[in-house]
Amino acid sequence: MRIATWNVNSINARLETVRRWFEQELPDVACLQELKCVDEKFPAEPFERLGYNIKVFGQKTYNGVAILSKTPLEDVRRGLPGDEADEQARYIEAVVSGPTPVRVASIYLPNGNPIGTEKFAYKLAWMDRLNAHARELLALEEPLALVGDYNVIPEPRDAEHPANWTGDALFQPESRAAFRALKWLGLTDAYLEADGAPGAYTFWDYQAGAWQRNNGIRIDHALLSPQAADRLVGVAIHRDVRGWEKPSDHVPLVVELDV
DNA sequence: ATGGTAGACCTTCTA
Repeated sequence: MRIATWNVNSINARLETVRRWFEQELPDVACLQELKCVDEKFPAEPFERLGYNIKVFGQKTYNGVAILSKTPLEDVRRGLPGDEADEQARYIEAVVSGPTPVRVASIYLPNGNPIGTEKFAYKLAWMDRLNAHARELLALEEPLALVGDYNVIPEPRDAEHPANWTGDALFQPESRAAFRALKWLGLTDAYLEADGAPGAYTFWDYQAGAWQRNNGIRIDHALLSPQAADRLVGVAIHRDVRGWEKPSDHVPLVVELDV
């Protein structure tokens, strides 16, 4: 089973790019982030024609996440538990049916910039909530993949120019510590486990020729429960997609599990 | 030190 995660930066602005990638790769499961549209505006038809079942948790203008799967999706949860007042659509979870069911979450973790504001506090609080929820999911002892745009640069090796990010919410000690705390729960970073070569980035800013200069960062991650990590076959970062016509600023990350 | 780009929406916010 190949599970993809991709921050598409508007599914409607990106439709032809995303459709082209789907037709080429046909992943079993795809978790998308930053849809920037409400549920009714998600362009379902092109994906249904390719055989996908779709669950969307959308939002106007900002955020919005989805899970697409070739097999039916069950036990769908929209929104991260722990704050009833949180209106941002950043989390959707479902169980991908099959001989070995796999629970998958599509995560769009808050950016948190600028630091020192309520946005950064929201990021850290959101990470605490994710930690609490991940602890509950791990107690189920199932194959589980928490994938998405984490908006965290875990280590200096995950940035081409780490010094450029010292004042940024993505590279703050608190953000990195919260990401490590997720891993200490018993989650495995699939990329590090399967490959781990430095210089593997998933995001290049649109500005200042970041792509042309390879000024990238690794902020899209796949965290696996032990039952999923046991079945890890490999990980691929589809770097070339950043050079396509009308690209997202993120590229797909694909995890293959032997299920 | 600054501004550089992209998307949604309508003048500014988010990233």
